[in-house]
Amino acid sequence: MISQTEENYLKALYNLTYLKGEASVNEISKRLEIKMPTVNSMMKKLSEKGFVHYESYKPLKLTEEGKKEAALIIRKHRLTEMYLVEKMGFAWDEVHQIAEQIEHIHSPEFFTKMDQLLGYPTVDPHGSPIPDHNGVMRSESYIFLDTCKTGDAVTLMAVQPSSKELLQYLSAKDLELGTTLTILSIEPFDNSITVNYGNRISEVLSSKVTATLLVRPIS
Amino acid sequence: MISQTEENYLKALYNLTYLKGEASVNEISKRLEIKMPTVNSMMKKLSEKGFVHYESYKPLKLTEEGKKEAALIIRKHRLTEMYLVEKMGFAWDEVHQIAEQIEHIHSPEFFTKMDQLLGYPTVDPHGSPIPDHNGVMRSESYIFLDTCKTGDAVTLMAVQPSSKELLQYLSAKDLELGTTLTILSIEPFDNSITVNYGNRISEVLSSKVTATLLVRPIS
DNA sequence: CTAACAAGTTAGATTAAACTAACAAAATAT
DNA sequence: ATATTTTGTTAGTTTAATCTAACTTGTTAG
Ligand SMILES: [Mn+2]
Ligand SMILES: [Mn+2]
Ligand SMILES: [Mn+2]
Ligand SMILES: [Mn+2]
Repeated sequence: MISQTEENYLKALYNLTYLKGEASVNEISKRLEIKMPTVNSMMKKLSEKGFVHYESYKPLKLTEEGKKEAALIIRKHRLTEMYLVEKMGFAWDEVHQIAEQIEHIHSPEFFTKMDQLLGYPTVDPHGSPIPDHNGVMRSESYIFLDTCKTGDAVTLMAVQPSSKELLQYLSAKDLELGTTLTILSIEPFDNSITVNYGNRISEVLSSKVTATLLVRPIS
Repeated sequence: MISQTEENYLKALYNLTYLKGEASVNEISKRLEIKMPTVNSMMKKLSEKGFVHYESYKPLKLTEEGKKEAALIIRKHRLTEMYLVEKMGFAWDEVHQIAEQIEHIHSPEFFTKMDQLLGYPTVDPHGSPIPDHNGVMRSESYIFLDTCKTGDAVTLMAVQPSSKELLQYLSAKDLELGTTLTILSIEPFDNSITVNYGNRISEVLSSKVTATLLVRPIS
């Protein structure tokens, strides 16, 4: 049996290792706001259980089993977020904290039902992919808006990372997933960009914002 | 802050004291399948926190605050069961275990939303009343089917206690809440009764079953 | 290259929630 | 009225999950 606490560590490690393939005790400690010695012992425990490759002073990695476990928890998290938005009418900035709790519910039937009712969605309300029931996550090929050039036309596909404040900011600006933006200019001094979308003729987005927006160029 | 574990003790105590007003360490121990010394220390802790009146060797009672806390957890449990049946399509015998977990979610918005979407229901799928948001539970005036006489016509209002097996048995016999039954005869030997309802001309219900069915006589 | 700093580890303490063993009180049966 | 059984309590142990303090290893800046 795997505890709620252990699940949160696995998920943190999965998310931290998603890009580089490895993470440090220190990073998990900061992410979960738990002191390093506690993280250290938990990593040893998860290593005993076969979920983590642990060696003193070496970076941490998930085992294949650990990756699958973590992905299945993330699946429950993202299905829940989607359900809360699509079926219960919550806004995209209200669902993360609730999903953080519901992801730990033990009931395959409950999540299977959600999946069905939603029509087997592949992304959550923030555009992040939902792993399948085997824990396999489709990899995205989107690019960050701050890597685009003047004149590019792109579609907003995902927001990452998606803090509550950022999501509220985007809503206030009528920026939602699927919105098509055209880059009118890029300010070299601070890398802020001016864009055009919907009936917004000229909106300025700071680099702090554009660094979180994943887009697909219009082919 | 009140832990998930403490919530389960409060709920058990609430349900056990619902009729008599008091309960014993032994009863909670059996109900939760937790040994008596553990229950004993927990009762002292809950007494420290102001939820339980504890005195050595005396029966246990909830304080007013304890009653309210417990009723609010039961509210979350029953709202959840109703939501699972009405909005997600679960059967009435599939929802208790899921609700047993979801009742511990901390999110007023989540349960308020459920309540709204359900149209402010007053009973759960098994006919038990849902406490209001102040923890006040409407008291029922139903009677058990095994107290009725030959010739009585009654409407099935609730099933209590509602084990999974009993609920499945009732479904198989097409007995659901709202069904109107007429008592054709009562067998004095074992108190089984023969009833008529819907297009079932003559069904026999054992006293084990009739002792769980709460009904309202047709006026 | 070494001194200083950052990151990782070990050791030991704390709290919550469970247990068993042993004893005490209350209830029940003879 | 006493003996037996059931119920309740106390004491002490265990495991999970956290912490702080102190020490070790690794990294980085002069
Ligand atoms: Mn989320
Ligand atoms: Mn979580
Ligand atoms: Mn229930
Ligand atoms: Mn519960």
